Amino acid sequence: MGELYADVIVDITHEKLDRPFQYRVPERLKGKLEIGTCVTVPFGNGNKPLQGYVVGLGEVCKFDPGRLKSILDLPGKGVGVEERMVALAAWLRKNYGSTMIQALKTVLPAKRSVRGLEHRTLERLMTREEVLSLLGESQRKKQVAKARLLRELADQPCIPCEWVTGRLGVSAQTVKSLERAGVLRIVSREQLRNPVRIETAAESKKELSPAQRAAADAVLSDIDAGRPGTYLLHGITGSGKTEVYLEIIENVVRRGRQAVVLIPEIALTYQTLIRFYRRFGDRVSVMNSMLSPGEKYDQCQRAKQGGIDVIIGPRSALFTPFPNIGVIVMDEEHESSYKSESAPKYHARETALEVARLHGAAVVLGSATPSLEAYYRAEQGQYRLFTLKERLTGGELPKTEIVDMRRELKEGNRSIFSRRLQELLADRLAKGEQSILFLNRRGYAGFVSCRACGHVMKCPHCDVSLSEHRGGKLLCHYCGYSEPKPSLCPKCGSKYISGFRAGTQQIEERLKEMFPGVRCLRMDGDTTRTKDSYQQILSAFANREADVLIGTQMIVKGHDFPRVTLVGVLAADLSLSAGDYRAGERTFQLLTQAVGRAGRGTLPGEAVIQTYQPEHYAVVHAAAQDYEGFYREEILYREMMGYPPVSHMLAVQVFSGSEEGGAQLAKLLSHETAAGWGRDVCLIGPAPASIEKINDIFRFVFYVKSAEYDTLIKIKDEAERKLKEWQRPESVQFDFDPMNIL
DNA sequence: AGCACGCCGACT
DNA sequence: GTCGGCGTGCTC
Repeated sequence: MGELYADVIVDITHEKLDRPFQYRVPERLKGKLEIGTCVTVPFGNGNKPLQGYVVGLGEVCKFDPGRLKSILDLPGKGVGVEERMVALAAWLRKNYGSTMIQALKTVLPAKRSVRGLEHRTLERLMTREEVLSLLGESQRKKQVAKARLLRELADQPCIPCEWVTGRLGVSAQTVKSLERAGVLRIVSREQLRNPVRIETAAESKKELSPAQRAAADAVLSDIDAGRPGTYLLHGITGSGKTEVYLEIIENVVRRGRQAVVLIPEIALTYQTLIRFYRRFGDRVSVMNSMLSPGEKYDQCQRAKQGGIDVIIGPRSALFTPFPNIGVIVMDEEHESSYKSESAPKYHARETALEVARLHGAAVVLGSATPSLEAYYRAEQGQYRLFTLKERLTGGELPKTEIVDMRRELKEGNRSIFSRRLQELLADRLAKGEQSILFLNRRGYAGFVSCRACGHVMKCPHCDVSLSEHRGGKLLCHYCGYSEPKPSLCPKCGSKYISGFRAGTQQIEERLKEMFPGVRCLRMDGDTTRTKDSYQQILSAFANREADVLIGTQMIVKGHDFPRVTLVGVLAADLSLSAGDYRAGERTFQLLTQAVGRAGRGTLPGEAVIQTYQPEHYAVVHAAAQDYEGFYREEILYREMMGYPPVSHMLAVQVFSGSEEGGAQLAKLLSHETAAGWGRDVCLIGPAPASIEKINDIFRFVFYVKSAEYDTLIKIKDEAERKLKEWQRPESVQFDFDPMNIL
């Protein structure tokens, strides 16, 4: 056997060390190492033993062999928190395809150095006078660095460490020499504060309904029996899923274990959060993107030290270093934000199952419109299904009508509002009740095209259609490129060039024409750049500062508006033709949620769904709020076409600066890896991605379908091996069971 | 981050 | 000359 070399990453907290170092693998450790293994290596001039992780193994030496050192040993194999996190990183790498470094970065908490710099301070141990005399002395000796520090120290008794090394430009050794001299002391304060503090009385526990009780008891007794499983809680909004979560978590915590509560990225529903605080006090903590890295680190420390029992957060909350998780709750399980968009492109549902396996924990999935994946697994008996049918919070489901827009047009109504919707809007305005208009604009931008020759205005860098904005400007939503709207078609010179369908702006304008004086609020990706403005619009609407709220996807999630009695879906089928196998599912979910926004209070609600495809099953079943019916038809389609969850799909994306290079690699890679598997594996493509070019980087994609997930993993492994062998300049990303067609 | 190396002014 | 402070760059 030849020499074996290992790439080891010793520390990801410092940018300069955040890369692999190669070490020789000693004979006695051969066979014991794999990617992800924790090792101790000699590092630096003093050969200081450091802990590191193996991120790659190979037989080629990429470094001066004379200076290569050997791995010392494997540190004591424990079942500590760290080991489990590294095992999880290895699992992510294997199942979703990424480098080990990327996987470690997603799993390991925020940088340690952040804490070191933020929380470490220098404390003066002498009087101001003593320091000043020392300052004079060092100035006399031309010790510039020391003098700078002493002057600062004279002014204030405490200085944060980052100030010293950053702004003051004083190196660590100068600080150390002063520390030795007894001038100052380095204090690292561990103040692990809970970022959220809400003083509220403990919530009185509500009595669970029989259905809720049954679900909670089943989960708890399985946990107690040492055979925790996966559970799908299917219940419409207001059916009390949160109560079930709370009950399970409370019991898990009482048994000395911890709980992770996953919520979709956008909907940090404040009401839900408050209920958790009321129940668990400051033993609960939130993890969200608004937290600074330092605060995130604090959370992790608190979790490790047993300072918190429950964490609530988006998919990354899965990586909270808890010692012994008892249950993982995933609310709104169908949400697409549970899928990571950067490598490793993991799905929180599958990852939650793996985390649960490592801890021996249960997983509770909850949704009003479960993903096809989850419901399919439940049907297969892999998950246990509980259905909550009653709406406990009161309020009837809204009365829903489907309006065929083709007929409207035929009968002479060329407006974007059907006559029925106009009628109901007028009625609500007269009664002083609120309405929501929902534009299902996913995958559609207000593009500009020529009606004479069909030319579409596109971004020269990104190959997406430019969308029209107020003031006659055309804007690229990917790179921000903008140009003035032409009055003549640049291709054929025709003057019939114009924007196509309506965006939220146009809807607002039409609405104001139709109902002069109507107060409306608009919410979409453009008006709500920041989280703050999002909240502002929502609370303005909740305070009845407007009669009508117009918006895209964002408005259908979370948030209760008790005074809304009318929901209008303007074009239900815009998302149906997104050309993506999840279009039906997504449309059904959006429509169901949108319709469910009406009649949440005491007043009964109505909903109008306008569509050009009134017979489409996603539309029909959403109007009837019939999940089962939708599932039956959708799963048939997936089965027929070999799409997930019945089968599995791997998307391989190739990014390249050159069009030929990218195309060539995509072709080569797909043929070398996906061909020759026979009937079990189906290759689609390669082809330019639906967005061919972003920021002058060409994108190609091919899809591989197989009933066996493991087969796709093998194909990915093979692709990774080939890529390593070929040493190509292009970069490649893998996406398993993609949420969007790329 | 820690450590060595090399430069530069001060002092016996 | 040597000593000690201080910035710079490297760590397989």
